[in-house]
Amino acid sequence: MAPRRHTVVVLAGDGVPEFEFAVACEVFGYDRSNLTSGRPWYRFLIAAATPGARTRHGLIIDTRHGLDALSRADTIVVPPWDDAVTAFPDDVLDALRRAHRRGARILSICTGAFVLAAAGLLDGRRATTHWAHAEEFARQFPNVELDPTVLYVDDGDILTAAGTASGIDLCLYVVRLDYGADVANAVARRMVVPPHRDGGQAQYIEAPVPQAEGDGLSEVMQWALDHLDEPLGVDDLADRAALSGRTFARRFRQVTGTTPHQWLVSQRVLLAQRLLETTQLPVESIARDCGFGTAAGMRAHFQRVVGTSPLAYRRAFCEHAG
DNA sequence: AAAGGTCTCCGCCAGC
DNA sequence: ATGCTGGCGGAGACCT
Repeated sequence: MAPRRHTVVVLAGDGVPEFEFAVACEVFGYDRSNLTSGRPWYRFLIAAATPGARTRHGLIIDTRHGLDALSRADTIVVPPWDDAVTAFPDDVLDALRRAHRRGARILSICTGAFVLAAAGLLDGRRATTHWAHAEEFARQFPNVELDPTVLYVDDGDILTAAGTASGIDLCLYVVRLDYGADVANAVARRMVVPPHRDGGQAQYIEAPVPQAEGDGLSEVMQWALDHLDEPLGVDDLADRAALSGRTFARRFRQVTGTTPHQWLVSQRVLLAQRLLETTQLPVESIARDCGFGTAAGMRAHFQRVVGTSPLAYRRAFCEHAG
């Protein structure tokens, strides 16, 4: 008998914003079993909190699942509710509480955290929400340890994402937990998510509040991506950014959540993955092209990040990509 | 494959 | 005081 599939339910309230809703559909609902070496992908359901619910801009949510679907969910995704709603229906809050008590994992995106908090699920826990609503959230739910500065918070069975797009980071992070880093990286690449947010570290990236950008970091990062085959030291990058090594490293961590060297290594591994997928070059020359000193060095990093050896990765990829 | 040499990272602190 | 900067040193990661 095949193992029971992990069921993800996204809960759509009346007036749910399309984007956050779509993020869950794209990451969990799009069958990626071609990337998982035979493991089945999630079973994905859309549950309407009320019959005849519509999205914020009027799309009709045509689903046969209602709140009862939450009782069969392994993971529940809660996108924002209608902006105008301040009190959420009791049956919704009850269903969430029951599901959580039963052991379901619960995710919220953006102001979906308000629904979880209203259900009491976040009391005494760490959580985040959209920065623009952080003050209001803290006022309404003083018992929640709110951290509006990160992209998302993993508090075990409850995970909360900050603004709109950080829902992508959170959902990919969950895929990484469930299927491993190689699958999550592959999904991210399929979704053409920019490489600057280094998967496993995104939780520690400080969320971009208004006008936080502007230093030359992204230029230096792009330059580094274009010169990965050269031996790059952290000082080289700092010089290029016209910053001291210390300040460069500090800014780098604020923006990317990792250190310059770790980021370089993970970008080199990503490039190696692409070259393994799209060329027949031997591992030795891929190692050179990616800026690893030796093939042995590349194998070590590759193994650590992806979980398999370069050749095994190429073999698995070719099998599943046909 | 191991060990020594080098690089990286981060807390600390003083300076602006 | 407050907040950012950048030099230093030790611990440890990394490379050869």
